[in-house]
Amino acid sequence: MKSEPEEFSIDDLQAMPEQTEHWDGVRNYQARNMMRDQMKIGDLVFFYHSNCQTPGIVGIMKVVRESYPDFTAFDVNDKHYDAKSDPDQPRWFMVDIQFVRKLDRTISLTELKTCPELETMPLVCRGNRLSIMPVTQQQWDFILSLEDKG
DNA sequence: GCCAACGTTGGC
DNA sequence: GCCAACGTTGGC
Repeated sequence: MKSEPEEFSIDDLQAMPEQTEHWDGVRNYQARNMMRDQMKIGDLVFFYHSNCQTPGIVGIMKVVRESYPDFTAFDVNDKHYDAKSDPDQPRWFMVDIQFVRKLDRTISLTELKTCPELETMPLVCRGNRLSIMPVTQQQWDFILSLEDKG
């Protein structure tokens, strides 16, 4: 899952009560579907910092609540307000995630792009803008194996 | 700040 | 349903 650290970083997550926060503001159907249909309690997730000095994977978190309506879409004063999302027929959903740990180092996008093992990951594919994407078990294990290198 | 890539909107 | 215009994302 991607977030701009200036908006919400891994440190912000760690500082939350219970180290838990809802992942609001997703306004992309593919990403929504991922949260709504795939993400289950206990699933582990990489936290990716985007649009910053060193974009890359910075930590691990886990799903602690499965999808429910993203209430920020109903709030006209919220940055992520969407008039087309009705409380009776919500268009957008979110999950709650909890901090697990920070990686010992940031595994940068630049580094990820050099790994043949990861070339099928949406993240490193040209022009990808998905803010939430699946990671296979193999990719997960490989990425974690990078943590102790470099 | 630039701009390529992509999603969404809306006229037809 | 097509597609041009427009807005957003996000790496660089």
